[in-house]
Amino acid sequence: MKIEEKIVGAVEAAIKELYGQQVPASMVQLQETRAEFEGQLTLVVFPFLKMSRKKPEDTAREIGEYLVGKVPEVVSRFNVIKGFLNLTINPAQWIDLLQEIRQDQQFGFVPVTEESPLVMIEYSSPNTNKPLHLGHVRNNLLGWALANVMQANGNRVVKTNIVNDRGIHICKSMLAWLKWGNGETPESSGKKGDHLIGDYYVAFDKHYREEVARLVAQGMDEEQAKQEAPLIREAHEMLVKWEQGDPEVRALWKRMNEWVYAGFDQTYKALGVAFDKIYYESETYLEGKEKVEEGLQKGLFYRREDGSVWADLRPEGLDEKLLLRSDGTSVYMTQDIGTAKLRFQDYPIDKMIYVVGNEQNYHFQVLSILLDKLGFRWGRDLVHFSYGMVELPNGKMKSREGTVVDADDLIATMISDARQMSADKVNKLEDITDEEAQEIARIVGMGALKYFILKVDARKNMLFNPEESIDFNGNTGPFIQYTYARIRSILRKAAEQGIEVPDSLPAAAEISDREISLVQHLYGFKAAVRQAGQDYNPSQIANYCYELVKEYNQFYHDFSVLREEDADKKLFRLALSAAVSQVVKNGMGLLGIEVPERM
RNA sequence: GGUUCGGUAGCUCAGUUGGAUUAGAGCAGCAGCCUUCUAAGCUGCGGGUCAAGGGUUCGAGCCCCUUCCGAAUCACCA
Repeated sequence: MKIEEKIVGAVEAAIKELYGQQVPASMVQLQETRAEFEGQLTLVVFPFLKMSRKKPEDTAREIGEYLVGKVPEVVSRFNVIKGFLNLTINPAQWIDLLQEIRQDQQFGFVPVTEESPLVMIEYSSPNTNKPLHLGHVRNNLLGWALANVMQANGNRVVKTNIVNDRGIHICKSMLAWLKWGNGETPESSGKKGDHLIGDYYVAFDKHYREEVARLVAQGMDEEQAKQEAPLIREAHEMLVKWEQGDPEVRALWKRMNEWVYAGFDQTYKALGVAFDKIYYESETYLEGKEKVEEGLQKGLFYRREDGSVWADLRPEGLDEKLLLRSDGTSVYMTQDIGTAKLRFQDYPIDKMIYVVGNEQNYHFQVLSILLDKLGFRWGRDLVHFSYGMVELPNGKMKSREGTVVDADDLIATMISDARQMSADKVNKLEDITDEEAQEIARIVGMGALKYFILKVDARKNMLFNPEESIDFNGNTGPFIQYTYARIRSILRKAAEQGIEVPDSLPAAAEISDREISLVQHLYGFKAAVRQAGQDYNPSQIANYCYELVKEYNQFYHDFSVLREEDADKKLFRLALSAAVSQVVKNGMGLLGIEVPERM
């Protein structure tokens, strides 16, 4: 049993015996004792004053005496400061706790079984007309991390992606490619497929704007010009042909999408994310129409005179929402309904989480209500994991204005910076091959990028300054990775010296406060994982890892491990170090960040 | 205007169900520490009216109300 649980139980008994009252466990507040006082755990006695009808100090002393009297094997001493009862815990308890953590490779994780709830997480969800940028990177990293966190909390997780592969934006790229592409392919130009398509999307926009400007100069109203520019009309014609299944258009569409997917796969692989099931909007949008028709027949929705279909959400405090256009084509919402239908056919989903930017908060509020009305049992409680935008120093990223941070560029830069960084190091590693150095640079560069994004509270907007780029010092991924590598180095050396840490540690006579504090921190991993799962917030894991490692670093500089004379202490510190590295590895693993054995 | 979300050091961000005279990191600035388990590190200094005001209570950065500032959204776009 954990130390905290033992004490909570004893305190409950104390209150019962001393004051004759039954208190709920939640009233027993235990926290770490502040460094300036003696003790490791502190009980806050204020909540019990109403029962004891005594001063805080007296109440604390009574409870303290009771604990030392009844559970001396746990609480060896106590002191009272104001309403705070500081408890000194028997060292053997801390050793037990460390053992428990060390012997459970999956410490902090709830096992997943066949009966565990099935959670589906949708993330990434790219458009196929342009390459991924920093905003997508945030989405992908958050989605992946959240999936890991949900799984660590005992859920069966299905990671899914809905690819937005149809619509006017694709037609724009296709049209531009037909007009100005001269048959360019990824092979002929050496460009990554998604970038190639993105370039034509930009080209379309450029020519289109020129056309609009020309029409306006000729005296046309701007709104009208935007609708009547020949290019946009052509794109619309192409979209109609696509919907009609025109073989030529479909063939081109298919071919260009393949290029894009090949490009995306490369980026996903570099980011270390993957999916269990991918849906394509071209396959789901018709399902949505069907579902809307069904709702129409059930009287959930209504049709206007022009033929458009609407849902009236005013009773829910929202507005009316369009579900089908007057020409019968579907809108975004329709597609999401269709996708939901297919997903539910494929998996018995208990909970659905959508990782989508906060600009779509309203959309998901509406979607939740609509899915609920349509009878999806997880509709009402669907989670929109809403994250903030990535901002640049001079405002937001706008692909049309070219103020984007391209994902592939960023990844490449991070890795080469990491490579440079290790080359500049004074004590660089000897005897490693070029491949190993490159692999370390990849792990460290990606770790820097991932940690930089994941340490920030997901729902907040975050700022990325490309000029300053991403740091490798301080509160960063590489700092954590570095500490891990150092611990692994110590463990390797210990093994070389033939030192093995036994399953049962000798009871060291004396454990320093810093060591106890580390054990407590390690145990806190469990709470951090649970909290992150409840709040859908991977950033808590990131910050947990940083604080643990920060503390270990201070420990590292004040204490020696291998050079410790006392054999028992040495073993204890080795075990402690090993446990830190294990928890760090697991924590970073949840974030999708690898840790290197050397760096 | 309605709705939702934010506001903590010069900058980027933490702050776990409300807890202890002194609200924490990192970056940037200054000063120290590598014949010692990896210096991508450690130590010290300076830097704050936690947007403002009120309330709840033993106790508020955190909970409630009002105001100010910022963002997103409110399309037959996705």
